Amino acid sequence: MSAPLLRIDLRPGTPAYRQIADTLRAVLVAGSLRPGEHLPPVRQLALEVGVHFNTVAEAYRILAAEGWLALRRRRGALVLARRPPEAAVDVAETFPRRLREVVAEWRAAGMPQAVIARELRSVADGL
Amino acid sequence: MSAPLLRIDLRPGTPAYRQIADTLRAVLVAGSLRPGEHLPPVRQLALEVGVHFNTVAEAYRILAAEGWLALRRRRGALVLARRPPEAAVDVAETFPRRLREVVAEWRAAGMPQAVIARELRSVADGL
DNA sequence: GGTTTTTGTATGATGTATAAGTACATTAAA
DNA sequence: TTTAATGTACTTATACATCATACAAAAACC
Repeated sequence: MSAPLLRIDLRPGTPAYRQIADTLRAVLVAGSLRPGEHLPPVRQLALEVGVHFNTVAEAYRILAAEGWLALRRRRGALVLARRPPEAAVDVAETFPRRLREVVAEWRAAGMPQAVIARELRSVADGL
Repeated sequence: MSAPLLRIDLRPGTPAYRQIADTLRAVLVAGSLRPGEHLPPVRQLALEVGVHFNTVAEAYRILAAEGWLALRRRRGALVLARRPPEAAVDVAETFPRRLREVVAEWRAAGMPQAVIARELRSVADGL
């Protein structure tokens, strides 16, 4: 039993397959999984997360479509060396607004501003 | 025709009612809409956004449930003075991870790290 | 005071998305 | 050559999102 490099706990309100993809993408962006490594088989990860393996497969397909993974039968999900695409214009446009929406959600939920600010700066410094 | 204080443009992949609620919440958190003011009637905003008015009504109900709005027939959506709740534990727990997921999404989409970092600090400073 | 109009609400229909069940295809390993 | 491990394809059940329509309340108007 490997350490849970992939800790994925589902919250309600967002489709499981997307939450799984989001979590894995964060791991890939962080570089914790390097090109040449493999993700666990869909059935294994599905068991850990507690969903049907098709749900994990859907998440894998999202990441494969983004260029993170190569999926091949019997060989599993291979992490690729991915070159980030040119930023699409619409992404760049909506990015500030979306960030503010996310932060607003946390403020509305009662997260102290100081905590939010600290976390934002922490992530910024990590870049 | 008032200036579009409420610019809401929908992107695919997230339910419209939630996007509308998210956008409005950000406006409310920012304080651009003060207690005592009114949101536009559901039918009017629905026309601007391009959805059915029930979809807007659903967004209003979300915000009303969070304590932002008082909805009363014929009187529209009144903005309330809202005291933020105590931060729920689970929110505080998942917040850092979710922030990183969101940032990872933007990095994966090709947003330059410098741009992301600048925006993060900008929001942090605004708190 | 009665009527009209403007608002939010409730209910039901319909299409889409999500997740699971099951069978299949491929290929590495034995 | 067989077997087992893996992703894929197809189907079905259910939940969700959106809209259409009818309703209810209350303000505005005469």
